[in-house]
Amino acid sequence: MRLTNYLLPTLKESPADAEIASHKLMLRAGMIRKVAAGIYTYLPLGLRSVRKVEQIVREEMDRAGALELLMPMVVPAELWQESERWEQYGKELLRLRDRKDTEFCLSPTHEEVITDVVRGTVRSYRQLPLNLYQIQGKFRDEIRPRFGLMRGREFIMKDAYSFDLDDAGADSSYEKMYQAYQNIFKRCGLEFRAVEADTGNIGGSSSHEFMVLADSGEDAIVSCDCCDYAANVEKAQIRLARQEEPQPQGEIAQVATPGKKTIAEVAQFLGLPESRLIKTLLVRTDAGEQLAVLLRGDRDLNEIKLCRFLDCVEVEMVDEANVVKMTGAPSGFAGPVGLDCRIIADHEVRTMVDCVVGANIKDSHCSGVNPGRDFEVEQYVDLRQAQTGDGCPRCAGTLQSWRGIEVGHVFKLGTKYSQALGATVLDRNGKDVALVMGCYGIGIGRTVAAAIEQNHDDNGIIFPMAIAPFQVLITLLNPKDQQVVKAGEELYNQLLQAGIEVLLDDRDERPGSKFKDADLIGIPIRVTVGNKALKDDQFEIQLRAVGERQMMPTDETAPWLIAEVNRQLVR
RNA sequence: CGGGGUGUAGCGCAGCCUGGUAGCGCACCUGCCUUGGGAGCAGGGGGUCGGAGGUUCGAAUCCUCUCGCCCCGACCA
Repeated sequence: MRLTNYLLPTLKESPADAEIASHKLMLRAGMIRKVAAGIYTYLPLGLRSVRKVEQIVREEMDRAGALELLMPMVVPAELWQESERWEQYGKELLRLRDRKDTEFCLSPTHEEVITDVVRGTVRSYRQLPLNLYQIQGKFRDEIRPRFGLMRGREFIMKDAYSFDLDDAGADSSYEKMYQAYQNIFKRCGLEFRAVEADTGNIGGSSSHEFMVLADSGEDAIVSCDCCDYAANVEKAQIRLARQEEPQPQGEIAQVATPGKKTIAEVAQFLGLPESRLIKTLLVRTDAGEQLAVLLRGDRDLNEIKLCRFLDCVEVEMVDEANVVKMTGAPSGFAGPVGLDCRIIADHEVRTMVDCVVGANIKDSHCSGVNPGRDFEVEQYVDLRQAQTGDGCPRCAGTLQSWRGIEVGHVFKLGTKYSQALGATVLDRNGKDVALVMGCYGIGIGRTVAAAIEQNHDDNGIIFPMAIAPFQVLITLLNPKDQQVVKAGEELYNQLLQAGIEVLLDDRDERPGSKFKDADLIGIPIRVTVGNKALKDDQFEIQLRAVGERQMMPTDETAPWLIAEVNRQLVR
C-alpha cells in the first residue's frame, strides 16, 4: 500500500478525552475515531489490526474443531424472555421496538440465539460434540464506557458455545478452548495469564479469564511465584497462616479517640500498626439481614467472597441511621464487643491478640480486646482480598498481585440455557437429555488495545508482528529523487510478491514528519531509502522495538526482511 | 444513578469573572523556499461559541432549562 493512496490521519496531540496509552495512541495513529461515547469507527489502519486478531482467533478456533457461523445482532425479546434474562439483564441490554411495536434487543451475548439454533437442528447425541462460534459486533449499554476500545459499548467479540451430552464431554470441550486461547494470545505476542475467575451469579463450575498484564488493567489478579496458581482477586484464595493459640495478655479498656473514625486515624492516634486493629464492617444483605464482618485493620474485604458465603447477590454498607441503631454510636466507632447481631470474621482475626476495636460509644475505642474471650464470632471464613505477599493456597509459595486486562473468558455454563429453552438430544438409550453447554468469549478490539497497552513507548506503538497493520514500512526520504523512488519501489514490489504486508511512505513530506509517523504507527520493521546510503547501494533497516539502525546492501534486503518477518511471526 | 468538570474551526486551547460584532497554536489550501527526526516566509479558507428560552440597546460572556462528553464513585466504621 502506498501512503499517498491511504487514509492515515495522524495527530500530533492526543484528544483531551483519552486517558490511557492505548486509547491516545490509537486515536493519534489514525486507527480509530470516536462516533459517540463508547462507539468507534475503525479506520483502515485500525481495522487491519483488528482483522489480524480475528484471523488468528479464527485459525485457532477452527483448529480446535469449532465451526464459524453468524448470528443476528437484533434479537426478538421473546427469546430473552424464554431464558428470563429479559427481566434479569438490566439496563445494559439495549431494547428497541420495530414498526409493528414488537420488542427486540441488541444482543450483548448469544446464549439464547445459539441455543435456539441448536434445539432446532440437533436431535441426536451422534451430532455431538458441537462448538459454534462467531466474530461479531456486540452492544452493551455500559454505565461507563471508557478507555477507547477497552470498554466500549459497541465492540467486536468472538463468542463460542459448546454443546455436549454430559459433563465429561463439556470438560473436554472446555479444555480444548482453554488450550486454543493459550495459542491465540501467545500468537498475538502478548504477555498474559490464565486466571481462575469468579463465576458470578450465573453459578456453575469453572471459569478462567485470560488476562493481559498491564498496569492500566481494570482487574486485579494474583499469581503464585512457585506454582501455576493464578486467580482474579475476586476469587483468589489465601493459604491460612499457621495458627498458634492466641495468648491474651491485656485487659479490655476503653480509650478516648475523639473524632478518630478511620482505621488509619485510630492507628496513628494510638501509635499502633493498623494490623493491631480489628475492622468492624456493618453490612446489610439483599435479604435485609444486618450483620457485622470483622477483618484485620490493614485488610480489605472481598465482597464477592462475603456474598458467596452469605448466599446473596450483593451486600451494602448499612447507612448511618442504622449504624446508630445497631451500635448506639455514630459510624466510626463500631466494634464487636457487646454487639447484638450476627458476627462473622476473616480467619486471620482468630489469631489476633490484644487488639483495638470500636467501643460502640462516640469518640471511643477499646484496647486489649481478644476474640473468643471478649466477644463471640459465629464463624471464621476466608473474607479478605488477596494481596502481594499472601500465601498461595496450593503450595508454599507467595502470591504476587498484578493488574490485568481481561481479553478472554472461558466458562462452563451447564444446562441453564438448554433447560430453559428446551435444547435436548436423545442419548444412546433414547432418553431426552439437556445439553451441557460452555461459552467462550474473546474481546477482539480489546485485545488490540491491550497489545498496545503492553507494547508502546513515548514515541508511539510498537506492534507485535502478528497483529501489526503492516509488517514492513518503506520510507522514501526523497520522493522526488528518481534513484530513491526506483530503488524503493523495487524493494516494495519484491516484498509484495513475497506476500509481505508492506506500506510505502511515498509522501512528499519532510523526513522528520515521516519518522514521527513511523514511530507512532509502530510498524515492526522500517526500511529507510535515502540518496546518500543509496550511493553505497545500501538501505537502512530499523526495528521499531529495538531502535538501532543498521545498513544493509540493497540486494540482500528483501530476503533478509522476508526472513525477519517470518522469524518474528513464529516467536 | 450520585458527585465533580467540560462544551468556542478537524485537533489542542485562550476569551467568560468585569457583556460591546470571536482569537492563538497545530492541521488544511496557494506560492516561494527547504529535505535524515513533526522547518521557514507570505497569502488564504474554515465558527448558528452544544441547544432552547430569558435578562439587556447589545450575550461566547449573566440567569433558567436541556443535551453531549470526560473524570471519580462498595473503600469501610
